[in-house]
Amino acid sequence: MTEDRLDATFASLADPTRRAILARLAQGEATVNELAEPFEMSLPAISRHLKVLERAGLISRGREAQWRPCRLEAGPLKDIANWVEHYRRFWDASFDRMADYLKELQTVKTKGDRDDRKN
Amino acid sequence: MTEDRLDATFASLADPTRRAILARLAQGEATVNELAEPFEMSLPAISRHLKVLERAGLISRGREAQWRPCRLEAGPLKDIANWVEHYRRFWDASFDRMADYLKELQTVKTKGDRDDRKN
DNA sequence: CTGTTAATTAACATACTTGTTAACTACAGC
DNA sequence: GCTGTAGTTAACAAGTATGTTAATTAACAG
Repeated sequence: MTEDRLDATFASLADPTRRAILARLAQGEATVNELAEPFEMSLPAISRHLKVLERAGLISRGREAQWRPCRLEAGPLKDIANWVEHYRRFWDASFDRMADYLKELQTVKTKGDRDDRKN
Repeated sequence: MTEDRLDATFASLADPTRRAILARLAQGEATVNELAEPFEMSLPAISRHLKVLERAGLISRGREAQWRPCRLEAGPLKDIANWVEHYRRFWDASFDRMADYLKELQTVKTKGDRDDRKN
Protein backbone atom coordinates (compact mmCIF):
# COMPACT_ATOMS: atom_id res chain seq x y z
CA MET A 1 0.00 0.00 0.00
CA THR A 2 1.64 3.24 -1.14
CA GLU A 3 1.22 6.61 0.50
CA ASP A 4 -0.30 7.87 -2.74
CA ARG A 5 -3.02 5.30 -2.54
CA LEU A 6 -3.85 6.36 1.01
CA ASP A 7 -3.99 9.96 -0.24
CA ALA A 8 -6.44 9.05 -2.97
CA THR A 9 -8.56 6.91 -0.69
CA PHE A 10 -8.87 9.49 2.08
CA ALA A 11 -9.55 12.24 -0.46
CA SER A 12 -12.30 10.16 -2.07
CA LEU A 13 -13.93 9.50 1.27
CA ALA A 14 -13.90 13.20 2.22
CA ASP A 15 -17.04 13.80 0.15
CA PRO A 16 -20.45 12.89 1.62
CA THR A 17 -21.93 12.13 -1.80
CA ARG A 18 -19.20 9.61 -2.47
CA ARG A 19 -19.61 8.01 0.95
CA ALA A 20 -23.34 7.73 0.30
CA ILE A 21 -22.60 6.06 -3.03
CA LEU A 22 -20.38 3.52 -1.31
CA ALA A 23 -23.08 2.88 1.28
CA ARG A 24 -25.53 2.23 -1.53
CA LEU A 25 -23.08 -0.13 -3.25
CA ALA A 26 -22.68 -2.06 -0.01
CA GLN A 27 -26.23 -3.26 -0.74
CA GLY A 28 -25.15 -4.57 -4.12
CA GLU A 29 -24.34 -3.50 -7.66
CA ALA A 30 -26.08 -0.49 -9.15
CA THR A 31 -26.12 1.48 -12.37
CA VAL A 32 -25.14 5.13 -12.62
CA ASN A 33 -28.74 6.31 -12.83
CA GLU A 34 -29.72 4.22 -9.84
CA LEU A 35 -26.83 5.73 -7.88
CA ALA A 36 -27.73 9.24 -8.99
CA GLU A 37 -31.41 8.97 -8.13
CA PRO A 38 -31.21 9.99 -4.42
CA PHE A 39 -29.24 13.16 -5.15
CA GLU A 40 -30.27 16.63 -6.31
CA MET A 41 -27.09 16.75 -8.34
CA SER A 42 -26.88 16.43 -12.13
CA LEU A 43 -25.87 13.14 -13.73
CA PRO A 44 -22.50 14.41 -14.98
CA ALA A 45 -21.65 15.37 -11.41
CA ILE A 46 -22.37 11.81 -10.26
CA SER A 47 -20.38 10.47 -13.19
CA ARG A 48 -17.38 12.44 -12.01
CA HIS A 49 -17.79 11.25 -8.44
CA LEU A 50 -17.78 7.72 -9.76
CA LYS A 51 -14.61 8.43 -11.69
CA VAL A 52 -12.97 9.66 -8.49
CA LEU A 53 -14.03 6.50 -6.67
CA GLU A 54 -12.83 4.35 -9.56
CA ARG A 55 -9.42 6.03 -9.72
CA ALA A 56 -9.08 5.40 -5.98
CA GLY A 57 -9.90 1.73 -6.57
CA LEU A 58 -13.00 1.94 -4.39
CA ILE A 59 -15.34 0.80 -7.14
CA SER A 60 -15.07 -1.11 -10.40
CA ARG A 61 -17.36 -0.98 -13.40
CA GLY A 62 -18.61 -3.62 -15.78
CA ARG A 63 -20.46 -3.34 -19.06
CA GLU A 64 -23.88 -4.72 -19.66
CA ALA A 65 -25.52 -3.35 -22.80
CA GLN A 66 -25.75 0.41 -22.25
CA TRP A 67 -25.44 0.09 -18.49
CA ARG A 68 -22.25 0.37 -16.51
CA PRO A 69 -22.97 -1.49 -13.28
CA CYS A 70 -20.76 -0.30 -10.41
CA ARG A 71 -19.63 -2.47 -7.55
CA LEU A 72 -17.79 -1.79 -4.33
CA GLU A 73 -14.11 -2.73 -4.12
CA ALA A 74 -13.07 -2.81 -0.50
CA GLY A 75 -9.28 -3.15 -0.83
CA PRO A 76 -8.56 0.52 -0.13
CA LEU A 77 -10.99 0.48 2.80
CA LYS A 78 -8.94 -2.27 4.34
CA ASP A 79 -5.87 -0.04 4.00
CA ILE A 80 -7.75 2.70 5.85
CA ALA A 81 -8.75 0.30 8.59
CA ASN A 82 -5.14 -0.86 8.97
CA TRP A 83 -3.88 2.70 9.06
CA VAL A 84 -6.32 3.86 11.70
CA GLU A 85 -5.76 0.78 13.84
CA HIS A 86 -2.31 2.12 14.70
CA TYR A 87 -4.03 4.86 16.66
CA ARG A 88 -6.49 2.68 18.50
CA ARG A 89 -4.64 2.91 21.78
CA PHE A 90 -5.27 6.67 21.76
CA TRP A 91 -9.00 6.33 22.01
CA ASP A 92 -9.51 2.89 23.50
CA ALA A 93 -10.82 3.28 27.05
CA SER A 94 -8.72 0.51 28.52
CA PHE A 95 -5.62 2.36 27.38
CA ASP A 96 -6.57 5.81 28.58
CA ARG A 97 -4.62 5.65 31.76
CA MET A 98 -1.54 4.37 29.97
CA ALA A 99 -1.89 7.09 27.34
CA ASP A 100 -2.07 9.73 30.06
CA TYR A 101 0.97 8.25 31.71
CA LEU A 102 2.95 8.21 28.47
CA LYS A 103 1.82 11.75 27.75
CA GLU A 104 3.01 12.86 31.16
CA LEU A 105 6.38 11.19 30.64
CA GLN A 106 6.66 12.86 27.26
CA THR A 107 5.75 16.27 28.63
CA VAL A 108 8.50 16.08 31.20
CA LYS A 109 10.99 14.86 28.62
CA THR A 110 10.04 17.54 26.10
CA LYS A 111 10.19 20.25 28.74
CA GLY A 112 13.66 19.03 29.66
CA ASP A 113 14.82 19.06 26.03
CA ARG A 114 13.48 22.55 25.67
CA ASP A 115 15.25 23.78 28.81
CA ASP A 116 18.49 22.35 27.41
CA ARG A 117 18.37 24.44 24.27
CA LYS A 118 16.89 27.54 25.87
CA ASN A 119 18.67 30.74 24.71
CA MET B 1 -20.72 12.34 14.92
CA THR B 2 -21.90 14.59 12.08
CA GLU B 3 -21.25 14.03 8.40
CA ASP B 4 -19.36 17.32 8.31
CA ARG B 5 -16.94 16.10 10.89
CA LEU B 6 -16.26 12.97 8.84
CA ASP B 7 -15.68 15.22 5.82
CA ALA B 8 -13.15 17.32 7.70
CA THR B 9 -11.41 14.29 9.18
CA PHE B 10 -11.06 12.42 5.90
CA ALA B 11 -9.92 15.59 4.13
CA SER B 12 -7.28 16.22 6.77
CA LEU B 13 -5.96 12.71 6.47
CA ALA B 14 -5.70 12.93 2.69
CA ASP B 15 -2.38 14.75 2.97
CA PRO B 16 0.81 12.75 3.60
CA THR B 17 2.47 15.60 5.48
CA ARG B 18 -0.44 15.74 7.89
CA ARG B 19 -0.44 11.96 8.37
CA ALA B 20 3.28 12.12 9.10
CA ILE B 21 2.64 14.84 11.66
CA LEU B 22 0.05 12.66 13.38
CA ALA B 23 2.48 9.74 13.37
CA ARG B 24 5.07 11.94 15.05
CA LEU B 25 2.53 13.09 17.63
CA ALA B 26 1.70 9.49 18.42
CA GLN B 27 5.16 9.43 20.03
CA GLY B 28 4.22 12.36 22.25
CA GLU B 29 3.80 16.12 22.26
CA ALA B 30 5.94 18.25 19.99
CA THR B 31 6.42 21.91 19.15
CA VAL B 32 5.80 23.36 15.69
CA ASN B 33 9.52 23.53 14.88
CA GLU B 34 10.04 19.96 15.98
CA LEU B 35 7.18 18.87 13.76
CA ALA B 36 8.50 20.91 10.83
CA GLU B 37 12.05 19.64 11.06
CA PRO B 38 11.68 16.45 8.94
CA PHE B 39 10.08 18.32 6.02
CA GLU B 40 11.51 20.39 3.18
CA MET B 41 8.53 22.67 3.50
CA SER B 42 8.57 26.17 4.99
CA LEU B 43 7.40 26.77 8.54
CA PRO B 44 4.26 28.70 7.52
CA ALA B 45 3.22 25.71 5.42
CA ILE B 46 3.51 23.45 8.46
CA SER B 47 1.64 26.01 10.53
CA ARG B 48 -1.23 25.83 8.08
CA HIS B 49 -1.22 22.04 8.11
CA LEU B 50 -1.47 22.20 11.89
CA LYS B 51 -4.40 24.57 11.61
CA VAL B 52 -6.16 22.10 9.33
CA LEU B 53 -5.56 19.29 11.82
CA GLU B 54 -6.73 21.50 14.68
CA ARG B 55 -9.95 22.50 12.91
CA ALA B 56 -10.62 18.81 12.30
CA GLY B 57 -10.12 18.17 16.02
CA LEU B 58 -7.19 15.85 15.35
CA ILE B 59 -4.76 17.87 17.45
CA SER B 60 -4.95 20.40 20.25
CA ARG B 61 -2.43 23.02 21.22
CA GLY B 62 -1.23 24.33 24.54
CA ARG B 63 0.92 27.30 25.44
CA GLU B 64 4.24 27.08 27.16
CA ALA B 65 6.26 30.31 26.94
CA GLN B 66 6.82 30.92 23.21
CA TRP B 67 6.15 27.30 22.30
CA ARG B 68 2.83 25.85 21.22
CA PRO B 69 3.10 22.16 22.05
CA CYS B 70 0.79 20.04 19.87
CA ARG B 71 -0.77 16.82 20.95
CA LEU B 72 -2.80 14.17 19.22
CA GLU B 73 -6.57 14.06 19.78
CA ALA B 74 -7.88 10.73 18.64
CA GLY B 75 -11.64 11.31 18.81
CA PRO B 76 -12.06 11.84 15.07
CA LEU B 77 -9.89 8.81 14.36
CA LYS B 78 -12.31 6.71 16.33
CA ASP B 79 -15.10 8.02 14.09
CA ILE B 80 -13.12 6.93 11.06
CA ALA B 81 -12.56 3.49 12.56
CA ASN B 82 -16.27 3.14 13.28
CA TRP B 83 -17.18 4.24 9.78
CA VAL B 84 -14.83 1.84 8.05
CA GLU B 85 -15.85 -1.05 10.27
CA HIS B 86 -19.21 -1.14 8.48
CA TYR B 87 -17.37 -2.34 5.39
CA ARG B 88 -15.26 -4.98 7.08
CA ARG B 89 -17.35 -7.83 5.70
CA PHE B 90 -16.31 -6.77 2.19
CA TRP B 91 -12.67 -7.50 2.74
CA ASP B 92 -12.67 -9.96 5.61
CA ALA B 93 -11.71 -13.37 4.28
CA SER B 94 -14.23 -15.31 6.35
CA PHE B 95 -17.01 -13.33 4.70
CA ASP B 96 -15.82 -13.63 1.13
CA ARG B 97 -18.11 -16.48 0.23
CA MET B 98 -21.12 -14.75 1.72
CA ALA B 99 -20.24 -11.54 -0.12
CA ASP B 100 -20.01 -13.43 -3.38
CA TYR B 101 -23.34 -15.04 -2.69
CA LEU B 102 -25.03 -11.73 -1.89
CA LYS B 103 -23.44 -10.21 -4.97
CA GLU B 104 -24.80 -13.03 -7.10
CA LEU B 105 -28.28 -12.56 -5.64
CA GLN B 106 -28.07 -8.85 -6.30
CA THR B 107 -26.90 -9.31 -9.88
CA VAL B 108 -29.88 -11.48 -10.68
CA LYS B 109 -32.25 -9.03 -8.97
CA THR B 110 -30.77 -5.98 -10.71
CA LYS B 111 -30.87 -7.69 -14.08
CA GLY B 112 -34.54 -8.46 -13.47
CA ASP B 113 -35.32 -4.85 -12.53
CA ARG B 114 -33.61 -3.68 -15.64
CA ASP B 115 -35.50 -6.09 -17.87
CA ASP B 116 -38.73 -4.76 -16.34
CA ARG B 117 -38.12 -1.19 -17.44
CA LYS B 118 -36.42 -2.02 -20.71
CA ASN B 119 -37.71 0.09 -23.61
C1' DC C 1 15.08 48.67 25.40
C1' DT C 2 17.29 45.44 22.19
C1' DG C 3 18.04 41.27 20.02
C1' DT C 4 16.72 36.33 19.30
C1' DT C 5 13.69 32.48 18.87
C1' DA C 6 8.89 30.52 18.10
C1' DA C 7 5.07 30.78 15.55
C1' DT C 8 1.34 33.01 12.99
C1' DT C 9 -0.73 36.09 9.56
C1' DA C 10 -0.78 38.58 5.03
C1' DA C 11 -0.44 38.72 0.24
C1' DC C 12 0.07 36.26 -3.60
C1' DA C 13 0.47 32.36 -7.27
C1' DT C 14 -0.94 28.08 -8.84
C1' DA C 15 -3.45 24.15 -9.10
C1' DC C 16 -7.26 21.10 -7.93
C1' DT C 17 -12.28 20.25 -6.93
C1' DT C 18 -16.82 20.33 -7.87
C1' DG C 19 -20.70 21.88 -9.78
C1' DT C 20 -23.31 23.56 -14.11
C1' DT C 21 -25.18 23.02 -19.16
C1' DA C 22 -24.50 21.47 -23.80
C1' DA C 23 -22.70 18.24 -26.89
C1' DC C 24 -21.36 13.67 -27.76
C1' DT C 25 -20.97 8.29 -27.82
C1' DA C 26 -23.05 3.73 -27.42
C1' DC C 27 -26.51 0.58 -27.43
C1' DA C 28 -31.63 -1.17 -28.01
C1' DG C 29 -35.80 -1.52 -30.51
C1' DC C 30 -38.64 -0.60 -34.30
C1' DG D 1 -31.94 4.78 -40.59
C1' DC D 2 -34.50 7.01 -36.68
C1' DT D 3 -35.64 7.52 -31.82
C1' DG D 4 -35.03 7.01 -26.88
C1' DT D 5 -32.24 5.69 -22.88
C1' DA D 6 -27.59 5.33 -20.40
C1' DG D 7 -23.67 7.44 -19.66
C1' DT D 8 -19.40 10.29 -20.63
C1' DT D 9 -16.80 14.29 -22.20
C1' DA D 10 -16.12 19.36 -23.05
C1' DA D 11 -16.10 23.98 -21.65
C1' DC D 12 -16.69 26.93 -18.16
C1' DA D 13 -17.35 29.23 -13.41
C1' DA D 14 -16.60 29.43 -8.47
C1' DG D 15 -14.59 27.97 -4.49
C1' DT D 16 -10.94 25.59 -1.92
C1' DA D 17 -6.10 23.95 -1.00
C1' DT D 18 -1.36 24.39 -0.70
C1' DG D 19 2.81 26.31 -1.33
C1' DT D 20 5.95 30.61 -1.38
C1' DT D 21 8.25 35.02 0.87
C1' DA D 22 7.75 39.03 3.78
C1' DA D 23 5.83 41.13 7.71
C1' DT D 24 4.04 40.61 12.30
C1' DT D 25 3.11 39.04 17.12
C1' DA D 26 4.70 37.04 21.49
C1' DA D 27 7.84 35.67 24.81
C1' DC D 28 12.39 35.10 26.70
C1' DA D 29 17.45 36.82 27.73
C1' DG D 30 20.57 40.20 28.50
